[in-house]
Amino acid sequence: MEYNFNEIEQKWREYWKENRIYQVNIDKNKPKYYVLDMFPYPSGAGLHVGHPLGYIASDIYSRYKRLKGFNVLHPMGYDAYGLPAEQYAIQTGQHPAITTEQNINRYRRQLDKIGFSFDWEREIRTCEPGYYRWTQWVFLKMFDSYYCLDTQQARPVSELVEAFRLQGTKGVHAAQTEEITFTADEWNAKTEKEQQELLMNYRIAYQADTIVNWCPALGTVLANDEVSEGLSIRGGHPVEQRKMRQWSLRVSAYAQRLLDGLSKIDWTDSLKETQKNWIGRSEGAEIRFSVRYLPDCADNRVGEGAIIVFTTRPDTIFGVTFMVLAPESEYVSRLVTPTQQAEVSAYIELVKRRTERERIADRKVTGVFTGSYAVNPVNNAEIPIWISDYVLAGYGTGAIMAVPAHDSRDYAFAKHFNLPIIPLIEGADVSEESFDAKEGIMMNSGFLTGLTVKEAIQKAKEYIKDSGLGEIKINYRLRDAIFSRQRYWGEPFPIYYKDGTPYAVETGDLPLQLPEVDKFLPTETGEPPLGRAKNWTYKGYPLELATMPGFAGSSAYYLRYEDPANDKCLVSKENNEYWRNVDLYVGGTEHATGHLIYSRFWNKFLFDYRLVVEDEPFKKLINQGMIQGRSNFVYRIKNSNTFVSCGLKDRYDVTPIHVDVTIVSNDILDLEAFRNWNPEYKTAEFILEDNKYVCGWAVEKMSKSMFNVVNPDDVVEKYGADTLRLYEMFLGPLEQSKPWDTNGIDGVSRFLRKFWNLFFCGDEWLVSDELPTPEELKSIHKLIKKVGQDIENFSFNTSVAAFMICANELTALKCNKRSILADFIVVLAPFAPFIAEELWNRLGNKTTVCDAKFPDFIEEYLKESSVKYTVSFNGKARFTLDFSIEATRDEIEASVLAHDTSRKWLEGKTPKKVIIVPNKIINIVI
RNA sequence: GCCCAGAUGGCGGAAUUGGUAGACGCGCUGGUCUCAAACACCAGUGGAUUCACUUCCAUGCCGGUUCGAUCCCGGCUCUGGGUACCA
Repeated sequence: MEYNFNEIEQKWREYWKENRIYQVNIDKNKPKYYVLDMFPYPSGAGLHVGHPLGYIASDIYSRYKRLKGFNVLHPMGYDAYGLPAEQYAIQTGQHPAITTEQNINRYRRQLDKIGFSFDWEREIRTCEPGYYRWTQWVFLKMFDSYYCLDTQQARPVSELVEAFRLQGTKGVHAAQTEEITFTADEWNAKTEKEQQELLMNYRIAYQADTIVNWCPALGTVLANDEVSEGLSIRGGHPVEQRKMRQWSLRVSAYAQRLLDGLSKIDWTDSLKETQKNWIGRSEGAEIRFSVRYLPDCADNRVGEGAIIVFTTRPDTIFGVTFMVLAPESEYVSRLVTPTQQAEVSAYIELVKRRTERERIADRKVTGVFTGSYAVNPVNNAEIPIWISDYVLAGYGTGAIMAVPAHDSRDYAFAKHFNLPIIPLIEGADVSEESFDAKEGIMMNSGFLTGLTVKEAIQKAKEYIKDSGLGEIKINYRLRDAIFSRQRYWGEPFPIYYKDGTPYAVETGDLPLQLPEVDKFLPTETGEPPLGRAKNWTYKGYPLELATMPGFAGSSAYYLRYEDPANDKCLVSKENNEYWRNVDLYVGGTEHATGHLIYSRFWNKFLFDYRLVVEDEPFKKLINQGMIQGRSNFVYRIKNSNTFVSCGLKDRYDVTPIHVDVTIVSNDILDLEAFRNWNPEYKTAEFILEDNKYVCGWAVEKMSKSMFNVVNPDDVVEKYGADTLRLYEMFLGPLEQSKPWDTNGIDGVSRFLRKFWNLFFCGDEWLVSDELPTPEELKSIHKLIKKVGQDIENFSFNTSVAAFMICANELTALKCNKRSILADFIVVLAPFAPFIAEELWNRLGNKTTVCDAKFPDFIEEYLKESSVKYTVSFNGKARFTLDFSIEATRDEIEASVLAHDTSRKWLEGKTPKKVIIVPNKIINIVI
C-alpha cells in the first residue's frame, strides 16, 4: 500500500473539522497550558514558507503537551488593522475591510493545509467591533486613570480629583507630563475646562503637545519603534520631528516595573537585553545652575533664573566648561541675549528644516552661543551656554552640562568651537580624544580630588543633595507611546469634544464603530480621513478624528482568546483564573521593542485593577529565526542567448540572472521549463556540465523580485503537509535564521515512507501482536526519551534525526510489533499528525491520536550490558575496550594496565595517575 | 561607536555541555534492480599518508588553564542582528 499523503491529509482535515477535535474548554481536572503564536497581519501576498515556521514549532509543542495530559489552549487570529490595507484602499478605492477579509480567507486556507491544532472557534480579528470594543474600553480605563507613585499602580482619576479638591497637589505623588503645583483653593477656583486640562497632565491615556515622528508620505505620526534611522519601518519613508497635539499612553510610568518584571520571565537573554536597553534606566542627578546674563545685555539681570541639567557623571562637575541646550528647549527663549537673537533664530530655523535622516547622515558639529552664562555651583566659574542639536529636548531636561574631557560628544563640540577642556582623571590623555571610561583617580576636582571615579560619583551625588543644588534622579529612555494615527483603518477613539475639551464616550455605548467614508485620503483641510465621515458625532458633539495605532489591538489579544465571545467584559474572572497568562509565546524578535513592551505595559495596567490575575502576559518566549530565500542564478554569456552551467561560468564573460526557484531542483535547472518561463528564453542554448545545467545560488531576502518565494501550498502539494512540517523543523535550530533550501526535503519524505512501510509489506497490512524483543524495546524507548527531552528544549531538529534513526533501526530489525509501532505513532504525532492519525486509526484505535498518552520511557530497556571505554595516554586516545557493567574501578584499572597495547604505550613505566570517567574514558597519565 | 549572538566537512547542521569530533539529512562515489534512465535499496564518504594495518593534521586566528578544550580564560579577525548624539 502506497503512502498517499494527499488522500490521507484531506480525509483527516475534514474529520478534525467535523468532530471539532481541537476545540478546548475549561477542564478543572487537567492542568492548563497556553501556547500562543504572534498572530499574523494578513497581507496580500499570502503566506510564504517562512511564516509557518513558528506555528509549526508551537503546534508541535501544543500537541506534545496535550499528549502529556495538559488542557492546551492554542488559538489563532488576525491582526487585521494596519497600513498596507489602507494604502491599497487609497490607491484602488477598494474598502480595506474587503481586502482584509479576502486576505484572511487566503491565510486560513493556507494554514488549514498544514494541519495545525488551532481552536478556530476562538478566532479573533482586531478589526471586528466585538473585539475592538474592548480595545476602546481599556483605552477609556486608561483615560480615567493616573499613575500613583506611592503605591506604584494605576488608580482612578476620581481619587486624584478628590485629593486636589482637599489639598491641591500637596501630598500627591503621581506620574505627570510636567511638574505642576497648586493649592486646593486654586483648584476649586478653576473652571471645568481648566480642571480637565490639568487632569491631562496625569491621565495614563492623555493628550499633549509632544514632539512626534511625523511621516509626511504616510500622513500620520509614528511611535519610536515604528521608525528606524529616520525612516518609517513600513514603506521606508522619511520621518521628521514635529510638535503636535497627540494622544499618548504613559508607558514611562511603568518603566521600572517593566524592567523589574524581566527577571521573572523566561525569555532569552538577548531579548531581555534589548528591552533593558530600550527602557534605558540611567542613574544620575539633576543639578541646578544659576544663570547670569552677559554684561552687554540690555536688562542686566544678574543671578536670575536657573537651568537644570541631568547627568550620570556628577563627579565631573569641576570639568564643566560650557552648557548646551536642545534647540527646542524652553530655556532657549529665556536665555538668548538680544545681541545673539538673530544668530540663534537662524540656527533654530536651520535645525527645524533638517530631517531626522539628514541629521543622522550628516553628523557634523553645529551650534550657536546664547550670549548667556551659567555659574558652576561648586567653583563659581562662569560657563557659556550654547545651543546644539546633539542635545535632545525629549530626554532628561533638554539641557546638559558639557564635560569635554570625559564625553566624546562634548569633546567634539569643544574642539570645533575652541572651548576649554579640563581633564579630571589622572593619567587620562585628552589631547586627541575624550576619556569616557568610568575609572581612574579624580584630579582638578576640589573635594573630589583623589577619589576613584566610583567613589566620586557617590560623593558628588550626596553633596548635590545635601547642599540643595539638585537631587538624585533616575531617568529612563523609554518614552510614552504616541497613540494617535491620522489614518482610517484603525480603532476609533471613544472620545468626543465639548468646547474643545475631550470627554469619554460612555462605556455602555461601546463599541464606537468605525464609520464609512467616501475616500480614504485625508481631507483637503488636512484632517484625517475620519473627517470625511458623515454624522461623526456623539450626543451632538464632534468625535475624535484620529484612530488608534496597530499595537492597540495586539496589546491584549491573548486575553480575549480566553473568552472570545464575552460581551460583558474583556475576559471573565472564571476564564482568566483558569487560563491565566501565556505559558509559551512564539514569534519573531522584530517585536522586541514594540508589541512586547506595549502588551507588557497593557497587561500591568489591567493587573493594577485586578482585571487579570497575572502581571506578566508571557511566561516563556521563543523567537523563531527568519527564513531567508535561496535564490538561483543562471549565467548568460553576454550578448547571446546562451547560458553556461555554474561550474564553467568563469571561462566566459557572463551576466548572472535570477531564475525562478520553482523550475530548479537541487540546483539543477529544468531546461524545458526555463524555455517556457519567459518568451525571451524560448530559443535559449545551454552549455552543460555532466549533462546538467547547474545553477548558482545566494541567500537573499525572500521576495517576488528575486524569484525565490516558496509557497507552502506547493510544498504540501508535492510532498504533503507532514513532510513540510518535519522538514521545516529539520532545517536547523528554531531560533536561528536560515535560508529555505529545498535540497534535502527528499530525505524527510523518504523517512515518512519508511515509517509507513513499517506497517505494510507491499499491499499487506502487517502488524503483529507478538511481544517485542529487547532490541526493539531499546530502540523505541531511546526515541521516546530523546524526543521528549528535545521537545522540552525546543530542539526539534534533533528530534527529527531521532525519528530517522529509530525508523532505520526498526526497519533493519524487521519490527512489526503493535506495541512498538503504536508508541512510535504517538511520539511522531506532534510532528506529522496526518500520517500518525491514519495509522493510529488503522491500528484499530477508537480515539484520535491527540487523545493518546505520550509514552514514558523505561530506563531499564536502555541499559547496556557492557560499557565502552576509550583508553587514552596523556590525553591521546589509543584504543577502546568493553567492560561488563558490573566491573569495579579497580578491576577496570588492573585490566587496562595489563592490556598488551597499554604495555606498549607505557614502555615499562608506572603511570602517575589513572582517570576513569564512568561510561566514557580511561586516561592514563604517564 | 555601543550591546547581543555566532564561526565545526562540499552543504544544512549534531556533540549528554570539560571526556577525546562530524549524529541525522543532503550531495557525491560505487553496487543491486532495469534494455536504459528515474525511483528505490545496500555500502562508502573530513583532510593527508599507506596496497593495507597504521600514523599525523583538523571545530575562524594566536596564546593560556587542564591528564584531556568545539566547550573555560585572555587577545585578535570576520559574519549576522539590535541600537544610535539618551548626557
